Amino acid sequence: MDKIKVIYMGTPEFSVKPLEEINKLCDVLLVVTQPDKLVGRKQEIKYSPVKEYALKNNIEVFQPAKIKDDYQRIIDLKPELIITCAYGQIIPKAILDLPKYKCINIHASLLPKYRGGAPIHHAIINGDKETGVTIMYMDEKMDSGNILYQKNIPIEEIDNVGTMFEKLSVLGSEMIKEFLPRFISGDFKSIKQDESLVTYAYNISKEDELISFNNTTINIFNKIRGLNPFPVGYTLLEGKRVKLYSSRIGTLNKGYIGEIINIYPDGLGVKTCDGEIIITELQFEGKKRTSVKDYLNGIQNKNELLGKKFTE
RNA sequence: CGCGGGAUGGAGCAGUCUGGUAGCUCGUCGGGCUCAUAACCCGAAGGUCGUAGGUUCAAAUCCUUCUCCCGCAA
Repeated sequence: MDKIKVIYMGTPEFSVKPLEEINKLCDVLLVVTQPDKLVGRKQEIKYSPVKEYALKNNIEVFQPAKIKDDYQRIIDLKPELIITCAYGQIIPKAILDLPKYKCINIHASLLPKYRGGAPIHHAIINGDKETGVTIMYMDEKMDSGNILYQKNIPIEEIDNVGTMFEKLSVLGSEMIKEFLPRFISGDFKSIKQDESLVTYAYNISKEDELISFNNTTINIFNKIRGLNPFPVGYTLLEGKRVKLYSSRIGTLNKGYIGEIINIYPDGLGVKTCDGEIIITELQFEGKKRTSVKDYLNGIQNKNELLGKKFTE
């Protein structure tokens, strides 16, 4: 039996593993990904991870600035199925019904929860105990199509966005492997999403990255790991910007909110509105990311840190 | 030329302004103490001070070049 003709649309690292599986099972005619971006201080051209994979595997790449207006190439290739996964643009209605097997999407949440661009971040920031991957049909709206297949996975306390990205990416590729052959043979029924349970996970904004200590310890703990390793939350210590990478929950309860109330061998205890959060990994302006243990090694008089305050 | 910070033993830093035998905390290795230890005590190894050049009797330190790293902004 001939492999079916697929067009894959995706952009970040997360989308690469599912593409690997699809590339084994299907004939990938084309990979659609976001345009190359100039990145960093030197404004170097950076290819998306999906583009890197496509180039290595001799798959054609298409990078429309606005797929809304520029999709004739997709129509011309006559795909039998279009699969998207964190592509980053809304797919125009005109191609949704084009392929024989329609358009399906791989989304990193348990839909209808967390429709939108940052489902993994929001699941962790909200302190959820589990999340998952959903494969569903696409329709005109964002992540609102009927659900075909869904699997969940626990979020452990030690997890952050990085570890969950990895786990969910693996889960997504495993699901695709199981799903596609049966889907093509017509073995899957779709279920409508329950609109009353819909929540949204919008992309993280600059304001979201600011971590305030005027919050509960558990919320701060979840926010720090929910922004690590990207985009990383920050706060200010005496006017200097400090990125916070990881923390653990403390037990002290004294001092003013945002004040450094204790110094541990591996962390800085900071007063929150209901207790203490212990910062264990951070990064100052112009410095590299370091553990607080290393940071403290470079400080002659550690006690001078006590009483300093993190501000917003 | 978008703005700014930085490069010193394996890690994090001080020393640079006011040139003159390279230092601190930690780690590593060896020894000791201890029922025991991530704790404590003693000792050791480990650095062409990012690169290239200049000034000087003498440069981590002053001048110039280049490279790399990082924060912001895009």
